[in-house]
Amino acid sequence: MSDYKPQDLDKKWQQRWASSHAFEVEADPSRPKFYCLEMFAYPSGHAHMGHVRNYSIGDVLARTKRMRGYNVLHPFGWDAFGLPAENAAIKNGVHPEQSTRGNIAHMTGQLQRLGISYDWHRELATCDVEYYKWNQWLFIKMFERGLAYRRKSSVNWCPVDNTVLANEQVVDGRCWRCGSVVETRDLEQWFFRITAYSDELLDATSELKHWPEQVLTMQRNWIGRSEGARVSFAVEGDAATKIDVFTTRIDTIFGAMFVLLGPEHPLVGQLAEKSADPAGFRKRVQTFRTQDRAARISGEIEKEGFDTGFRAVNPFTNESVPIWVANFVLGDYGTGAVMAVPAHDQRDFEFARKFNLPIRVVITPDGRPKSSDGLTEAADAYGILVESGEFSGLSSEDAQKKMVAAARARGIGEATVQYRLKDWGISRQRYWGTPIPMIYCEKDGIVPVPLDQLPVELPKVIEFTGKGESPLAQVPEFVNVRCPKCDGPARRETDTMDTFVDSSWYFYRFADPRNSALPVDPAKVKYWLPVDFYIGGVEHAILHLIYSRFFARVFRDLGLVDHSEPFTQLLTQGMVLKDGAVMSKSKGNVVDPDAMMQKYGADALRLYVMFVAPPEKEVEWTDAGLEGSYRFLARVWRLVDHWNETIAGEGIDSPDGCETLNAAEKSVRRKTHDTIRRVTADIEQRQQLNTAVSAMMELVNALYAFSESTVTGGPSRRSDEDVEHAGQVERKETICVVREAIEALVLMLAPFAPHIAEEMWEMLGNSTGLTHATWPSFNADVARADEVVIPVQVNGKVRGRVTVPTDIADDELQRVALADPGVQAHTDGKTVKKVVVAKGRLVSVVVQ
RNA sequence: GCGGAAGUGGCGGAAUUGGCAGACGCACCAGCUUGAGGGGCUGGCGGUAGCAAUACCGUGAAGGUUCGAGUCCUUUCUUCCGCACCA
Repeated sequence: MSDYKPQDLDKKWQQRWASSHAFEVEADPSRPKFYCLEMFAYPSGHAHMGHVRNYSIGDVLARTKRMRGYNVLHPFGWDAFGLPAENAAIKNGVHPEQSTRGNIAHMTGQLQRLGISYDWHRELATCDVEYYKWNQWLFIKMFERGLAYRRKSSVNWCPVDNTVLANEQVVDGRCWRCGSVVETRDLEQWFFRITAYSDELLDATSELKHWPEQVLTMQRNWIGRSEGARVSFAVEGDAATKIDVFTTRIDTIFGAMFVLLGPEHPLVGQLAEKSADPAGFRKRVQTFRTQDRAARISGEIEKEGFDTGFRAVNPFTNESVPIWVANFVLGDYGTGAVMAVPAHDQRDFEFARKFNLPIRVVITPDGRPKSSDGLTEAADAYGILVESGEFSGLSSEDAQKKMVAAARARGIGEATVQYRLKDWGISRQRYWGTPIPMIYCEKDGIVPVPLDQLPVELPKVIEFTGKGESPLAQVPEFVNVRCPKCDGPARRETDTMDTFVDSSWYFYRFADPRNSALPVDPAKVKYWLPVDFYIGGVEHAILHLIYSRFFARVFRDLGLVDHSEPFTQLLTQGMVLKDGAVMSKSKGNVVDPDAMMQKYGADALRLYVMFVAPPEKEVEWTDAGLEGSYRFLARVWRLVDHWNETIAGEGIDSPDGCETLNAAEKSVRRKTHDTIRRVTADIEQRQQLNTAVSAMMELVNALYAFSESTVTGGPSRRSDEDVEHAGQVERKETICVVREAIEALVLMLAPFAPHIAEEMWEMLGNSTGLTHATWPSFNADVARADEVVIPVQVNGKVRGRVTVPTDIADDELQRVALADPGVQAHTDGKTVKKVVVAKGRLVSVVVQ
């Protein structure tokens, strides 16, 4: 009799796995592969319960697939560049490299203590020069193909610190460090032309059969394809200047009573200069631009605007309409300008009412003109055009076609498709990222660093002030270079790349992490990729995943991979909450995984996070539930320990050979095989890991009941006397059945609670370890019950129950059901109208 | 405002295709074990009535389809999440 000491087992088996390199794999075309990937981690310092959940889910899948005979790639790495390390450096003077490496070391220890089955020899960190060198290589390849380009773009600017701020560093329009009001500033920045793939990224979403539908919806909405028309409004008194607007509702254009410019629109600056009060004009525009972007478009802040004093001409009505600047129009979305149709667009309606602008109804349901007096909201439904000149009387659909054609004929517009998706700005005025490998030469202009001169390494020595221009610009030996073309004096690009670049292709690098000639060897990628199962937080459902899908296409076009979609199946896992809020240091509600593991062991923690809810649901953390999982494991331990001597060793047949099982033994076998069926399907088909665990709990409960009733001194007895007599079994068949059940249980438990499972597996006399042991096989004949109790309904109410053989024929079942006394009592004297048999399981008797 | 998801016991959740609602676990209660405590084992645990067998009610609310609805349809309320008022 030995006690369950999880901490000892954790240590013992983690050491064995490490020393035997149990989870290291190589490509092997003779075996089916399974690439299981959890989103790599940002090394913030400490693993939290969200990590535990994410990696536990992945480990269950990886370990199960391994036992099912797959060659499983299960790697891990670190998304190591980023702002927090740099902020920490500014605050306490520790170099980002040093703090990042320290954090990685600490978190690696935590993950190893969890016993996740990673192939650690493939570990990578994006701050390794061997990794980010390939970011630079890819950047240059993209530059050569016109997929990377430079243009002006605005950033948040702190006028006191003279530095660029991330959105996160702008709080309520102010710098989070010094509190000064944030301005916008235009800088030359690098962009990736993701919009070149807009249609492809959109269309391919329908082929992602194993992605959650809501993620696909979010991706589609993010790409935001909309079909409509571009129409030009000429600025009055300046025929050369046109304001292009995009509209999906050209049928409402006779109701376009004014034009709205976004504060970022290029024309705004020109109008300001020509206006009576340029300074005042600019100031108002600036106010709009510093408003929070999300708030501007989400309606959280008041709609504001002002009349520029200039006017434009509605090209369909030839009316003169005022030009306003409005905060809810985004100058960098679409054409940056909107034709305002207050009668048929709610935002325009509210704006018109607020500023007393005219409203004209041009669409009605019945084609009868209607006054705008007394309107309380915009009517955006399709209908019949009124007061629209020659187009009056047409339906919205017909009018759109005819109006687009008319605009085209007159050269004032055309049908066009617009996307919400914008090119991806990757320049960051930061230190802790991949240097952009570009050189600016006075003579030759923009020159990429020659590929054979990569990597452009981050200089180590640097001072972190959080002020001024890009930190790299302050390192002369980095900045000042010779032009690769003319060898003349030149200047290096001092911005670094967005860290989303790093995370957009790391899953390829895992297939070939030490390649020094290419980002990856196409042959190795061909074997391992695409990722079969990708697991991560739903917060990455848009950006990370769309960037990765973009990079997959770039890799494809570079000939590195032969697929377009990098992730076959996606699971977005829910958050772990505590007291109804996301765990965070500032809220003081962090639950430390290490403390939990110290108390209950890694297995109980893993099992609990799997059991508490389905993976995609968010969960509320409770300590009590964890204790329940620990109790379950201890209960399994006692069960195995109890039976161990009786069932261990050679010479015990499979119960398949036994034809004399009694009812209790049969029932245990049935439960065993039913559990195998449920657990296998729950893991592989549904990823409903919580019900897989509860199925195993049921099996354990059944085995306890069986043990207590058949064996002298069941597993619950702890007295010395009981122990002496423990395990005395009358029947050989009992031993066969129990051995089968316990072996299956231990094998199925292994993905969830690998340490205890390994130990028990060894206790049962297996010397090879269960990492690559074979998953228990399911026997449908055994799982099927001999008899089944069927409820019999009369007019929808259960009026009796009959016990019948499972293989009973439908007509026989009907006969038995009608003969049941309970049913008889209710059908007596009435005519049976209908008897329903469904799925060989259920009968419904319908009486008149 | 738009989009998505979800409402089931005291709690987390289960119910594979429209077929016995509440599996499994937590909490709680009782019994046994123990000097006590802890631990363990067994049993109970949606509501109402009943000693009980059992009956009726019950999946946010109201309708509907069906022999039969947690599940499908319509309307509605609430909560959570995401956002991009997208012209």
